[in-house]
Amino acid sequence: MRKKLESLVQQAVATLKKEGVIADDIHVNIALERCRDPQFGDFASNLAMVLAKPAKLNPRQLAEKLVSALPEDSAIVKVDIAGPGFINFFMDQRSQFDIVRQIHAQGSDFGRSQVGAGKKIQVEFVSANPTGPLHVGHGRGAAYGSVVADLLTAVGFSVHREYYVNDAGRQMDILATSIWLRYLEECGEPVRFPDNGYRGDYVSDIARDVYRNAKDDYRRPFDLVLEGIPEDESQGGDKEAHIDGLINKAKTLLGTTDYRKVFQVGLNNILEDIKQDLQGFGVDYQEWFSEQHLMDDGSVELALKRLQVAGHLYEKDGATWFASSPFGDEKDRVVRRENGQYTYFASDIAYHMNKLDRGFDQIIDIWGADHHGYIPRVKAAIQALGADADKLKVLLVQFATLYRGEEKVQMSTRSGEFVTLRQLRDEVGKDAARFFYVMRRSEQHMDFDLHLATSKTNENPVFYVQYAHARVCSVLRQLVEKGFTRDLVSGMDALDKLTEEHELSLLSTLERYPEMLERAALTHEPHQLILYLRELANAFHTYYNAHQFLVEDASLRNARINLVCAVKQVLANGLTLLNINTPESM
RNA sequence: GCGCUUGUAGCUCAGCUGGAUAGAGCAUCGGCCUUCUAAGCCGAGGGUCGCAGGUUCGAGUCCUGCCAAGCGUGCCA
Repeated sequence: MRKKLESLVQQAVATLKKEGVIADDIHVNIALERCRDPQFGDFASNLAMVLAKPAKLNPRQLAEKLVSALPEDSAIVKVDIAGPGFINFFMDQRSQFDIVRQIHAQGSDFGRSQVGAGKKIQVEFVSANPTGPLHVGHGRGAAYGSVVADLLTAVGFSVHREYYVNDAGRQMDILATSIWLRYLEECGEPVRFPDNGYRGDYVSDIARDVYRNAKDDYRRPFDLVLEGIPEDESQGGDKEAHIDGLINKAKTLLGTTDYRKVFQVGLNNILEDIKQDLQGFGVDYQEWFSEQHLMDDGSVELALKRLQVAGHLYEKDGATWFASSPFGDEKDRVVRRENGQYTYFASDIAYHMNKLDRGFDQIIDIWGADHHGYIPRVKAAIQALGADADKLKVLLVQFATLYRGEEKVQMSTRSGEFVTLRQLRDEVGKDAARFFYVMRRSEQHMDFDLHLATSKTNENPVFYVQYAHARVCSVLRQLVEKGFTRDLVSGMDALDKLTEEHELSLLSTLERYPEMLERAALTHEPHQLILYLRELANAFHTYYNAHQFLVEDASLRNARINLVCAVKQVLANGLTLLNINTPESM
């Protein structure tokens, strides 16, 4: 409906251009919006006001010319010029009923489109370090990222979901060392656990696993471990120097092979846990991309080589720097440290080079908002590699602050004090958790009250939408119980009996679904979908309370059943996109 | 200090490329169940859109300054 009207208006503009009223070279952006107030019709355009100045006409005069240039169409009943120059369109109400037929015909495909035209988009999200279980902070990125990916798929993009596994950094060494120390405890060594080690119970669990399999094979006297290690922070020293000393000691005392074994057990264990966790949360990936792999196959070296050849690298203070500031970064960045090790940024350059080489039309990275300062340097790298910085779109997800009622929950991965995503799922359920996370704009800081989310009795908006779906199902059950039979065809023939205000409002809400979906996808704003579903549910609940569907008049009854079935279909389509269940009863 | 983000009802948030009277949920108050599920519906109150300028037919939306909050500003990841 909207598209059709847009093309009619476009034709009117073309006519005026031909007549010389509007200059040919003016770019015309057809702006049609749905009217909030029905007195202004169904759609309104501000076109005349926008074009008034370049056309050197006053808006109302121009509006009149536009209206008279508008091709005849049976769908348009009336066109008004109002206020300072709005053009208001009143559509034929009979055409509104088509939406019910359309929804019935397209079923679960209703709302999907091909605006993406099969373009390849990569969406990388979560990518949490595999140093511990996912916590509720990651949950938001997981929910948001997966819905963004699914929305893009729904409007015709070819989407590749990817998790970047940071399995090569210092944090992983800290994890491996933490596991080894817990293992030594298990062996009976008098271990003093470092301030900076990973303290979560899962570390001890993994250590016990290691002990079960290896017995005393990796046991070394703790005195020997501590030998020559600088003091820890709580002993008046430096915690970083202390943990680095322990890592080096673990490597030398265990030897490369055994150290690697402990390391690998930790990585495999945690990564497997993360995979299962995400799967249970309704988040699936096409690819788990290993940072270590980039190191091993020489991609990091290759990436730096490419930068070097292009003249973007230089040596200073014993380190290798990438000249990112000419590309708009605040300062240049180190890619290889004085000690010869690559920085995290170096492998990230390699990773993005790899993404570019894979030929995606667009690359979307979803990061925690605390990494926003990182964007300019990655974009700089992309440009330095000879690509367009706009290929990369970084979407930021603000962390959720967790509350238990009034009390703020403090979290730190290292200290082991955090609420895991799994705990949240157990308490709230997948549906409510996903709905909550995606309900707000991603870059908006959000308060996540566990008490509120766990309360199943009220306030939880997900139930409101699911309830609408369940209610339609209930109506269909009642239909049978009352001895009626649904007659689809006669219902479709009788759609023009749907003249109640609530019915018309429901029809226009249904009609908005495809354009809403397209916008939500292209702007990467899943909350638009949530908002829409709440509106649709509200329109339905209101209708339900105002009118009986299972009336004696068979044709009216069938028409109403067809309408509420269309509502059920659209609710199901939206909820399914969000990976939220559509209960038949509640 | 500099950079990014945010500031809308008591609370949590929407507000589409600038459009007509700024919306919703929760909370508060008042109504609606012998009827297809009351996890619902209807109504009421509640606003200096952080502050001050500017741009224009028109600004919550764009620009500038200021105020406040968060984050960033490593040879950490």
